Amino acid sequence: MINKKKEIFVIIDGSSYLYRAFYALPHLKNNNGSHTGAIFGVTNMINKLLNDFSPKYVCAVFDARGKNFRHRIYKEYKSNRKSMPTELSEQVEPIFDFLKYMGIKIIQHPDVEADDVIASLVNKHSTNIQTFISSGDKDLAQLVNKNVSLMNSLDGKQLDQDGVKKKFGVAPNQIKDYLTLVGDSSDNIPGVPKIGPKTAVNLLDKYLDLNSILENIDELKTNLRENLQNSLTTIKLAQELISLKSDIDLRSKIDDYKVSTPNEKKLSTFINTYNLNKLSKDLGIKKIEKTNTKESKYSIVNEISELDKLMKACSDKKIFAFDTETDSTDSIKASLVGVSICLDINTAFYIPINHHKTDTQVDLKTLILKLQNLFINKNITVIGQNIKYDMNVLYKYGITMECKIQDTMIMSYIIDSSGKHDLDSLAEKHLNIQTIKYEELVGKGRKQLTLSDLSAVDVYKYACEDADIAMRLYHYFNNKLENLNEQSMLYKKIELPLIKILSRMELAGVKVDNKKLSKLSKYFGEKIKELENSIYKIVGRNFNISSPKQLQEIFYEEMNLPVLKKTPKGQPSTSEDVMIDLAEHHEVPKLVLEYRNLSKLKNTYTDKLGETINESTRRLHTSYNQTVTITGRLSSSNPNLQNIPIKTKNGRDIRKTFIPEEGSTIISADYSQIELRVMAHLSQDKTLLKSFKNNEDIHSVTAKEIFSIPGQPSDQQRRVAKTINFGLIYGISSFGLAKQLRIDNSEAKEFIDKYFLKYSGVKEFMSEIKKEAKAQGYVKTLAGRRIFLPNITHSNFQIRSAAERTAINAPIQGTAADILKLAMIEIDKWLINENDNIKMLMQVHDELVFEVKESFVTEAKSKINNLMCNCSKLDVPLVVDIGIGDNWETAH
DNA sequence: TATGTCACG
DNA sequence: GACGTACGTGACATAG
Repeated sequence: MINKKKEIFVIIDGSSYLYRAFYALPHLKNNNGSHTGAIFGVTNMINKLLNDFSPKYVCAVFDARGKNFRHRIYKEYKSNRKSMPTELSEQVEPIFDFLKYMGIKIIQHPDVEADDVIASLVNKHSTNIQTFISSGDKDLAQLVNKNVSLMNSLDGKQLDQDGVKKKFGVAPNQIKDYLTLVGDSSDNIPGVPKIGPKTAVNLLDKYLDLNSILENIDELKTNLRENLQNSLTTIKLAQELISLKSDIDLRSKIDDYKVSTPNEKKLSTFINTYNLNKLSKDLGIKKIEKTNTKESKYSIVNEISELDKLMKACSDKKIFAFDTETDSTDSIKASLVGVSICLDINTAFYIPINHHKTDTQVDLKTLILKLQNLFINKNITVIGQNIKYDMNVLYKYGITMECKIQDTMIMSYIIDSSGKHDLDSLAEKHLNIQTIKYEELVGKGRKQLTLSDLSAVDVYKYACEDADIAMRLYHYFNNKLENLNEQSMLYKKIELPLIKILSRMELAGVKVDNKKLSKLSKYFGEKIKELENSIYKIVGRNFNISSPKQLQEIFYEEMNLPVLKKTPKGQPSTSEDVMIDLAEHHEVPKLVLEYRNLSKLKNTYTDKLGETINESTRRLHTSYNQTVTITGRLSSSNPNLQNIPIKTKNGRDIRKTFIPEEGSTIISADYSQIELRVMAHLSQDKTLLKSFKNNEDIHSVTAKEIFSIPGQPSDQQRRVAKTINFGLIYGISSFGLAKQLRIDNSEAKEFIDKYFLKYSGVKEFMSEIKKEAKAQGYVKTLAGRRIFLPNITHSNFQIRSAAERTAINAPIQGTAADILKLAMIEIDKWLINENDNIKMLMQVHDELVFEVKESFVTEAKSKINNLMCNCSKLDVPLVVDIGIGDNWETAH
């Protein structure tokens, strides 16, 4: 019974709680699809605990990440345990947050286990305080004494000294010896052979402790005696492992564990995020209102005097959030409809400029002059969500942002590159605010309006909210980044400077020869028609060759070709690699391949690129997305200029339509083998380092190594080596390599084994990086970019394996991306002063494309080469191939 | 809107 | 011993 007069100290065995809640409850999910079962369980268990005991002191103890001293003593320790399933590990952080919000202190101590910390806490604090250990782990029964009880975390049953004796047959202080004799299969600790619970209890009952048993070993029956005598080393080891370390210096006073006042606001957000209705009721905390418009002060600025006041406030304040409203998602085409500004959280202004239905709005020219004036000031900072978009829009009006910038979208990406980074998602995720959605205003589909069709009164809340949210997110992320030194540098030194560079590239655009594109379209069209006719003739009827479904019927039902591969949905596949094999059986697959090849080129490129040319600039403008890939690469869209064909003759003809302006030349500069060089640097493999330092042909060297030949490898051997080298970067498997090379699985395996034998540094690197990913939950690039891999401990083999391959690939691909970005920054610093002599137009992962005045080509070539080779220092040289030409194809 | 396919690094 | 199988993108056509 609880002695009400005494103060109560409750020690929560957090690690035990996690597992118990996780396995005891069904796999619940919240609205977003995150797992919440353990969160639900643990939060309710803790809440019940607090209600039942009203303890003055509480703390929650968790195992620290990584190995502890027991693993050093015995490397098999807990080796039978699987690592924590992802479905659970993703719930750990939220549970920590909950404890913090409840005012409960969390203890994690490196190199020891939670049990040791609990033993030390009991040892230090329980002499005068009634203490309860809440856990599901029976081992902790050894800590029970007159002041300390063990409590089952699920049913609340308590074990005092008598209870322990009743349950285990031995007293608390005998538990240690009991476990030593019996062993502990769950921790993979061996016991003495033939001694089970019964024998152990009998022995301890008679001799009280293990030492006395051993001292009187001669009194025992022969079998028992021999077993004990043969197990002396095991016993010693088990004793060491089972004993709890109770003298850890926790540097704390009991007052440190005093429960502090719960943070109701945070709890409310927490309850909302994880749909914890029961907890909400139990704690008496209401779910918070989703919109914040009640307290916010949003207003329209439509008079010059007010605008002047606002502009003055902006330059006085020196930092504010800014957002443009326009009539198009294409920043190059877009016209301004209005702008919004937020100076302080909750206070924002909307300046309408082009609402057809609004009669009072300030004059466009006036606003532009004032904005020009504001943004030219290098002392102010403008915060935006995807500010590159606003930059591009304003450029058309002659406004350039000379000021400092901040971008919340990119901050979010730097902190965690996976997931969404749009304003609405960020507001919901981090601020728990449901924003007004764009589609709620303008509708969707065919009848969608543009913002200029609406009145300023209809738009201002939405617009002001965008700026307000950007401001809030900025503070939120800024706070987070303060604790992330490397990531802050990455943001400040790489991603932020890159914004303006990408903006300039997008605005510059690239010239394409539209006439030539049309000619190609026509030519491809004729070829396609011919192929169609041939196919119809052989098959005997007309059908849609572009339909995989109809093609399946023809191939596998009518022609009875063998099914070599299935799609993820279980349909027989008609993909390229399958059809290459099928082409041996029949001529139709070959024709279909040609048909597909040409349709792809026509539909995606020759027909489409011409339509995308901007009417006023007569050039093609892509958008570079800085927050899409998980590895740190850029991506390009509308149109995608990073996948312009190059591999086939027809494809190269398309590339030839990318041309320079009259009097200029295209320069293309691409890094040679950048990913393999990065792998050499990261792995420090001696052979790889040497090859690159001596500027050898890397694939030939690999061929020589794996085929053990002294001289030049054959083309075939070099091809195999090249495929292996690429495979390595992707986290090679023998199956994948076999498929790629069209060879036997066993043969592929031999190649890989041979490779790792010769390149042991690479092998080492791969296992180390996987280990690192498991230990930390993320991997890192050279510039400190983090790539989180939540699935690295997933219980499903397939999912886990995929994460392991990403763990290998991401640092390589990501580091290469870092290097490209650095090169762009260095090059931009130089070319910004060269006016119209040179423009950077495109980035294609390992290649930069420039448009250069003919008179400037020689100088530009050497400067570009220089800057790209020296922008980043690896332990191998960076090599750049530079070409010039009157189109992109010849320059490459 | 999901699926299959294919263009690039 | 068996899981199924190379990493990262964007855009198109089809089909429900």
